[in-house]
Amino acid sequence: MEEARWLDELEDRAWRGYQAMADQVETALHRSLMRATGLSLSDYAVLVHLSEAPQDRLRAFELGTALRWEKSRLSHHLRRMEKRGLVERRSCETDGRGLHVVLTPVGRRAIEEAAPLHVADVRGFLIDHLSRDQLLALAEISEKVLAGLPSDEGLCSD
Amino acid sequence: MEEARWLDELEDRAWRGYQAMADQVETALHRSLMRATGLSLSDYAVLVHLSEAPQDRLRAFELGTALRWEKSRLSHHLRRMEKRGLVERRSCETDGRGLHVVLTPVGRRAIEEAAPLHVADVRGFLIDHLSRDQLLALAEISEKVLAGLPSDEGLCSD
DNA sequence: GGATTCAGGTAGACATGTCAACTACTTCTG
DNA sequence: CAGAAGTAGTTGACATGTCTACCTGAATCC
Repeated sequence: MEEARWLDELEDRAWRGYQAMADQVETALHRSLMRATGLSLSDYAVLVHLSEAPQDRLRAFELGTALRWEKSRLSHHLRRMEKRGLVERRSCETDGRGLHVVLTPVGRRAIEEAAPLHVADVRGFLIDHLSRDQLLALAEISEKVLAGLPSDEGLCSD
Repeated sequence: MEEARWLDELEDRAWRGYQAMADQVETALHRSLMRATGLSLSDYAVLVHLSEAPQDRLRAFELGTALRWEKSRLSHHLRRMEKRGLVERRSCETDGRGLHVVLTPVGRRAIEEAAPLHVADVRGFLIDHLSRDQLLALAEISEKVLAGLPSDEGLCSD
């Protein structure tokens, strides 16, 4: 850790801006969704994946992989969501260890009501402020950064 | 919430990419910093602000405003950091309600050791993957998005 | 065809963050 | 200067997330 290469002016501007944006956009989305629907962003992500899956169900580890969540986080979260009636946990016939996570009618209604609001928020807080060029730049930036990230240890896929 | 305007292909690409990047970059930074130094990103942010302040100290509400944290989050966090010896809480002479938060020598050593590593991580996970054009684009995007965000309720500055 | 190893999930202890209620001090207003 | 309103901060209950240890049921490998 001898000589650190600090950020120059442009790098610093990008980093500070990015940091503030990432933090505040997430906070704004979370609070808005939570107040309007009672769903957290985490709940929302789970419900979206289930609602797009065949027969409204996924194996827990598939869900964990898709969300990039640790398995224990997933387990805790699913237990809490089940208690609220949003999902159901069913044991899996083909694999005795396995678990099917199934969207309930309540869960489906929740996600269908929340989705338009959430998309409007995503537009209002982020997307609609950007030009087509900026959208493209943001997509390319994200893809490049993601490609360079360490391929995670400690997740469901480990 | 009648007819929702969904995201078109480019918007969706930007949004999904952004979301994944924001999530994974933060996670990577947090884990790396935590493992190497025992500091969380929150600890780090507090220490940076204090170390840059005159006389290594700030009024708690100034710190809260700068970090955009709720006052109760700040209060809890400072109590925990004080227990670890990173900061000290001292009552304020000029305002009986007030609190000075002071960086301890231990805290200063912690931030000085952590900073080079953290900057290297910021480079390695984000900045160094981007061209000058992309850095500029990211800065401009952030600034535009931040300008459009609701000016927060519920924070220390309320 | 057991013994070992691995994969899918669960559980508990703990760290962090949010919300609402509360205390104590200041400031404003008449 | 007294009462009202605002500001600074704390506290406790609770939601969420992480880490470690564990259990059970597959796979693998002689």
